[in-house]
Amino acid sequence: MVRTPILNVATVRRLKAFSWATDRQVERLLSHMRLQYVEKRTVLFNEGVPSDSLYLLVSGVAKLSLRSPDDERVLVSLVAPGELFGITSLMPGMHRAFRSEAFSDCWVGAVRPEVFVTTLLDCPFAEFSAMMEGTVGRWFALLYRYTRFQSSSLRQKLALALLELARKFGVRDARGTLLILRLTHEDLADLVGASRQKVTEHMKELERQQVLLRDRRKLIVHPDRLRETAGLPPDEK
Amino acid sequence: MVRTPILNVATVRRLKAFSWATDRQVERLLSHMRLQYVEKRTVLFNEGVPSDSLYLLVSGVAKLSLRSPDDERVLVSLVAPGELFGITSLMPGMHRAFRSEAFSDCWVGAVRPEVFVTTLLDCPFAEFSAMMEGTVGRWFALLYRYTRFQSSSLRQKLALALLELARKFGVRDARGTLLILRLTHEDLADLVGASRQKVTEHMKELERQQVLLRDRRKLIVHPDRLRETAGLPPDEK
DNA sequence: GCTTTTTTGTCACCTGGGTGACACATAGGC
DNA sequence: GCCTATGTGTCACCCAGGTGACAAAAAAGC
Repeated sequence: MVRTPILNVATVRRLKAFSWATDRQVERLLSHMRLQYVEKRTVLFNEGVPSDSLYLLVSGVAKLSLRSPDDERVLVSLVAPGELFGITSLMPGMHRAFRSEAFSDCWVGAVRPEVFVTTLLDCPFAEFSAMMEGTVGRWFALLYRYTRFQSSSLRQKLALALLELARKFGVRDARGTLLILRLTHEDLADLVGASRQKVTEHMKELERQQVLLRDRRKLIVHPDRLRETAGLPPDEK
Repeated sequence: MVRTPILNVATVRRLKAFSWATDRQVERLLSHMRLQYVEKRTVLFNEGVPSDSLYLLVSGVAKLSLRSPDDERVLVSLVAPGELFGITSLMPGMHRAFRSEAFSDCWVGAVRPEVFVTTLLDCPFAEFSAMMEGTVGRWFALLYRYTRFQSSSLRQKLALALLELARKFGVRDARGTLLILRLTHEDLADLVGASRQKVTEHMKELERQQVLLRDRRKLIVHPDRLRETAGLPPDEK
């Protein structure tokens, strides 16, 4: 049997968590936190599920990962004691971006994000949450793309980059989604970290496969087919 | 000469910026925003400089980029009208992570982050800022690592990953920084998106170059030398 | 201690994507 | 419209890193 750790203000301070909060705030927060033991290799949450808890790693090591198109696991990050994780729960209606599992036996504390925010910040959760989405939400999308890049071929990276551009700069059009930007192959190459020549080759190929087409220097893309070539599930959002 | 755009509540709504804020909040915010014209290719801010402004892209396209070890530019993202950027300014004492420049001629609005937060959220900036750092700060470090990965060799990626691990799991030791974790080469391979075999080869090589050493299954790393092999400037922080 | 499993080290071989070079197409500038 | 600069398309060649295979070494069971 495993000894349950004591989670009090002193412990939290030693973990260097919530260093900006006052003792009284930390105490209030702790009173709402449920401590749980997670055995090595156990999954705490999976990517894609609704995120309704925020976690503090008390001891052990946790792991964030992602399933790649070819069904391998990309290890995104290892979480150290004292770190908060599962912060998609701070943004409204957001689903988990990564899977979290115990890398070693862990003790984790879970709180509801509303409690976390209102206790430590004294401001309505809905407002804070909207603010987070409006500011760091974009950053998150970037992180998502970059972690996907990790295990992708150039073709898949291009598709991912074009999807992001379509979301930001796309307008509906009879033939698909028109990107209101004039992009050179060199720009795309810089965006996916590849050479201009190979981008040209793949873009030609994507045109041939009718994933996209060009009208003068504007691109018209077909998001569904892009998702497919990127190895993403058909339209998650 | 270029026609100055009108920046009022209606414009902001059309841009879909600050959709969570009330008209009166948006008005207050706008009264503190200075609008500026940025000509194509002009640098708005450079990576590494202190970040004291938050920007709203009103029209045009902006670009975020990064200089890689071998002195090339990695295009991190293109910013669309209506997006906020330069959000490192929301975290205390943080420096710019990316360079921002105009991809096409742009109009941008700049506000001080304190004004932004206090106007839209009605909570002290220092508290909000500390909260951001404690929650999304880690995410940011991840994004930083992944964008660096883009143009790095496997050796450099390993060095970057080990630096992150050293920051999280390292304790000082006579011989360097001891990572209190037992990591297999396979774990490292998953972390940098490489094959186990190549990781073994590079780890051997790093040991030979005295960048790190192994004591049983624990790693002892030398952060300065890791920074060097990663192609980072000597100790930024 | 001995056995089984996991990890490390090192091959030989293959391939996706980088590089340089150059012809052709397009788009601004005026 | 012509000229120049900037993009695009397509080579041939090279290399970092992936793959599979297998032996040696460490750890973990028991």
